[in-house]
Amino acid sequence: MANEINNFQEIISHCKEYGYIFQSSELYDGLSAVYDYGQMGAQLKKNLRDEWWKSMTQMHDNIVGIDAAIFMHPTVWKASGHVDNFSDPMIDNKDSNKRYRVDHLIEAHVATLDKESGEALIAEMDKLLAADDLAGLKSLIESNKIKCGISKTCNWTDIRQFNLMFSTQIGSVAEEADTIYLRPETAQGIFVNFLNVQKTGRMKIPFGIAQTGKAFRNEIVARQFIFRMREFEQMEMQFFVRPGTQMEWYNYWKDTRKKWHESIGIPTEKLRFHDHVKLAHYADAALDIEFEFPFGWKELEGIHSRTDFDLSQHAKYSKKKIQYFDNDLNAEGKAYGNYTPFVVETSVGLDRLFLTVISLAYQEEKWTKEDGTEDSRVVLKIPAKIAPTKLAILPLLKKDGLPEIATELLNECKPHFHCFYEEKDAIGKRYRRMDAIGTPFCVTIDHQTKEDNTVTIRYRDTMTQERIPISEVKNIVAKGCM
RNA sequence: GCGGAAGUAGCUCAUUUGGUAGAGCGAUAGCCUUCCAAGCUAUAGGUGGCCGGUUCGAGCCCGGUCUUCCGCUCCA
Repeated sequence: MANEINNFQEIISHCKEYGYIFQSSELYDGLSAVYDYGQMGAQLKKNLRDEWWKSMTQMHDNIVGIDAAIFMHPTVWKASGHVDNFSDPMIDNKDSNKRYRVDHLIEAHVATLDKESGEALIAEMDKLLAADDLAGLKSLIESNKIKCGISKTCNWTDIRQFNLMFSTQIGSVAEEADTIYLRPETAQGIFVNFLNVQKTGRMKIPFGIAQTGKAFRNEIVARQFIFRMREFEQMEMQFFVRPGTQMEWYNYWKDTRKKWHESIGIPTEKLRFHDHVKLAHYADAALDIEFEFPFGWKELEGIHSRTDFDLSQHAKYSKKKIQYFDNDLNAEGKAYGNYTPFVVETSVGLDRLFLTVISLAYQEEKWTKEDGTEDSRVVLKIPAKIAPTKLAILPLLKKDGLPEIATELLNECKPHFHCFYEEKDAIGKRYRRMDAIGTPFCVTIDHQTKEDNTVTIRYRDTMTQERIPISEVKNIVAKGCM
C-alpha cells in the first residue's frame, strides 16, 4: 500500500510535468480542490467525453443528448430535495472533534429538560434558525451549557452553515437579485426538460436523455487529487421506463456500463459492483461501479433506479402535469395509458474516469540492455483510441531533406488525427518524450525513406518497430486508434 | 473542520550553530548525427509559498496565512 501511495504521488507529479493537470490558480498558491486540465489533459478528457457521448447517443437509437445550463430556477433544488437536505448549521466540539447538527444537539439537550423550559428553548432555537443567526445559536448553546456527549465539554467551534451547494445572485443589482445555485448535479437539467425532449423528439418509452457538464459541490474536505473536486464534470444519462420494468433496465445498464468501461481498456478485475445498502430517499435500487484506484476501491460510476421521484417532485412544485401516454398494449390488449415514467440513471464522473485511465496507464519500466547496462522509461500506456496525441512524426536528422518529407506526411495525417512533429534531439530521447505523454505511434523518416518511401513505425507499448511504406502510415494509425 | 509533517530554479535536492543562494537533470538556441533519454558550446530561471515580528543582519528563530501530503471527520 505504501508503494501504491508513492506511485500515486508520482502519477500526480507526472500529470503536472507533462501538461495533463495543473492546480487551479497555482500562480497564487492554488485554490484547494480545484484543478485545471493542461494541453494534454484537456485532449484526453475530451476524448473520454466523446467516447461516452458516442456510446450513448450514436450507438443507441433511443437516447438523445442535451446541454442544459448550469444555472437553474431556485425551485428546482427545492423540488429535488437539495435545499432542505443540505443546508444544516453544524458545530464541532474542539475536544472530541465530533461534529453535530445544531438542531440535533439542542433537541437532545431539550430531552433532558422539563417540558416548559424545553419548549422555551426550542422556540428560541427556531427563531434563531429562521433568522440564520449563527452567532446567536452558539451563545444559546453556551448559555445553556450544552455539552458534547463524548468529551463532556462546552469547547465549541463557531457554527458554520454546512451547505454543499454554491450560491450566487442573478441580476446585476444585489438587493433585487434572487439567490440561485450552481447545480450540484446535472440530472435535474434532464428532468425539467423531460417533456420538451419527449415531445419535440417524439420519443417513445423506453428512451434516454444524456448530458455531460460541470457540477459544483462545496465539499468540506476534498482530497485525493482530482477524485473529489469542488468543480467537476459529470456524464449522466437518465433512462425513462415504464413503471414496473425498472429493475430489468437497471440490470441492463449495470452490465452495459461495466462493458463500456472495459471497452476503453479498464481491466475487468479492476472493476466491481457495490450495492448500496442504505438507499437515498429517491431510489429503490442503487449501486456503484467501483474502480481500484491507487488509494483503494472507490466509486467511479453510480447506477440508480430513481423511481418516479424526480418527475413527480417537479410536477408537484411546478404544478404542471409531467406524464407520458403509452400506446403500447399490455397483456389484456389495452394501452398502458398515462403514467409518470420511472427513471434509471447512469452517472459517471468524467474526472474520476480520467484518473482511472491515467493511473492504469502510468508505468515505470526497467530492463537490461544488450550491453548489460540498465535502462528505464516512464510510459503512459493510454489506449490508442483515447490517447491525446496519436502519432509523432520524427525526421531522424533535421537536414538532407528529411524534415520536408516529414512535413508532407504531417500535412497528410493531421486532418484525420492529432499529430506531433519533433526534430530536436536524439531519436531515443524523442521516443521517451512521446512515451511520457502517451503517444501510441511514432514514425521516423530516415535516409532510406528517400530511396524506397518506407519509414520506421515504432509502437509505444512494446517498443518494437517495423518498416512500412510511408503511404500506409495514415491508414495504419487510424486503424490502430479505432 | 481537527491533529501531525512539509514548502529553496520546471524536477530532485544542497546551502555545518542566523552573515543577502548552488548542483545535477530538464528547458531554449546552435553544433554534431546516432533508431530507444546520458557528445560539445552558449543562454535563460529563484524578492527562499505569502504577510508580519525578533535582530545590525533571517532561507534558517517566532507568529499568522495559503497550499500540499498523512491520520481522523464528512461525503444527498
